[in-house]
Amino acid sequence: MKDGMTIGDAAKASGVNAKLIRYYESIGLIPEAGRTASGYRVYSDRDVNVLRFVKRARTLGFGIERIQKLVGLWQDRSRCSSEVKRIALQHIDELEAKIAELQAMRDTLHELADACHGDERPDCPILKDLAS
Amino acid sequence: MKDGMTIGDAAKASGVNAKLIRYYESIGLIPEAGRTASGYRVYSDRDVNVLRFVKRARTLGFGIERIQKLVGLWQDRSRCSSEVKRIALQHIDELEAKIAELQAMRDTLHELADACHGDERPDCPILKDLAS
DNA sequence: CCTTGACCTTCCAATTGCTGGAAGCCCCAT
DNA sequence: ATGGGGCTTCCAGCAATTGGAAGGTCAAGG
Repeated sequence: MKDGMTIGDAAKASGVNAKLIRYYESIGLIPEAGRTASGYRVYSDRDVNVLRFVKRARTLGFGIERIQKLVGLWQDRSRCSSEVKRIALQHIDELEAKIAELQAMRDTLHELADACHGDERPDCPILKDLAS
Repeated sequence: MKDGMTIGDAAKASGVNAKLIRYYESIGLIPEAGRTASGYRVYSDRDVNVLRFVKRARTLGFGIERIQKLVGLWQDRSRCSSEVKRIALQHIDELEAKIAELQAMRDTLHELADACHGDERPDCPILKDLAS
């Protein structure tokens, strides 16, 4: 089992669902896996490392397209770290924007919920706001 | 034009795209609009108010299903404000969870980016982390 | 040897909330 | 009557999965 796992083994080893591995292949995020004579996909330890990289990047919220670039840079020994950092900073900006958006929602809702009695009476500032 | 706008007018009046109004109708979020003899949808000021309510609720991040409940409660004069508040608090919880998740991503990335020189050299803590 | 069950394969559909396009009808003004 | 808008429907796609169905394969046990 040193080299040449099935997709199930690669899934266990990488933490990426077998179904998801096939999907990543289908969209070109990872290269097409080799096949056995009977058509089973075959994975090496190196492939598993790529899958782990992808999984970690997804955990950090990177989109597929950006992960593709990151994998490319990762495997390019002559890369500039500035290129990687640029992508990371861009992603941070997007995260900040999303966080701010969600916080604004939360803050507004929090105020409305605070003003709402939350009892059996129909009077409700939350609905009043939504209807405004 | 006091009562009986076309979908385009209702879109302008409510701020909800005509396309989106049709979509909302198709998924049952709003009731089916009346029709002219030639098949055009007809909207009243009351319909526009519902659309505005929906739009505001979307702005606060509520999902369609929950908006459906909120619209129902809004139009139910014998509602309990507690019911509305419950939905709002539930949504706040989900927002908090999402915010925390995104903040964790941002914080990790921020640390990594800080540690990254961002120059022409290939050495990169960001990639190192992703590959770990 | 054959069956059983766990794996693998492909393809198709749903999720969430829209957004766009194509084809075709309708309405009003010129 | 002709042009241009706006209206109608349906179909398809976005992101990133997840699920299911139908079928092939492999290893073990009876």
